[in-house]
Amino acid sequence: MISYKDNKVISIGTVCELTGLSERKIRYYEERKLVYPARSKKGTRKYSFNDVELLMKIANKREEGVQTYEIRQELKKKHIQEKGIRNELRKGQLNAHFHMKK
Amino acid sequence: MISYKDNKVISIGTVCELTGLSERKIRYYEERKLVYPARSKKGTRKYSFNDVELLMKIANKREEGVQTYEIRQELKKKHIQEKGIRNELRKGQLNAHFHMKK
DNA sequence: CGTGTAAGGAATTCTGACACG
DNA sequence: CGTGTAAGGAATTCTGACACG
Repeated sequence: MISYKDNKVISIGTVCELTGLSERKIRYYEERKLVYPARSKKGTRKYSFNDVELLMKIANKREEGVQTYEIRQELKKKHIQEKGIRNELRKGQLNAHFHMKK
Repeated sequence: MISYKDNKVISIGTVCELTGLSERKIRYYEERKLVYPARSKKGTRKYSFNDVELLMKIANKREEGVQTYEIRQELKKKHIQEKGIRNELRKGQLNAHFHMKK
């Protein structure tokens, strides 16, 4: 169920190259609870491809002048929405939907 | 066309954790031309998830007592086979096959 | 608020080599 | 042949802080 996209194996230096962000920014966005890297045994941060994509989205928002607090709120909404979808799936409601459409 | 699996972003320490192999072994398999990590600007090795999977297969072969030279020969064969498949696809022969089966 | 930077330490990675077998 | 290890250096990453605004 967990794919490569969710596997936290990329160190911060590589994330910098991939996203164009500085280490400072990436750590700051963690401080502001926008990303949640894993930690290796020795304490170094490890990111997934999903994290990298999220950071690129955050970078775009920041360029538009959106503050980290607002970005966080948007992310929360998405989180809730996803939970909702998962609950519906669990209840079989979406499946029912699909059947009705057929 | 290139997916996350082919993206070389994992440093050797993480590959060790993922595969259970020592750095020495991983570097040696490179010396024997079994794996081809990329290099970061500063010269550190970077592996893809595909590389990690390949290394796990190599580890199994080695446990069976297969020598690196033989493993290399097997990998070469696979390489050639894949090239063959790609050529067939290019020529549309496989598509023809599929149509015939229908 | 968001980001840069210098600071000092700890951990990572690299290469070439010696060792054993 | 395949792998461990000690060696020395270079690059990475971490945290807490000061700075500017």
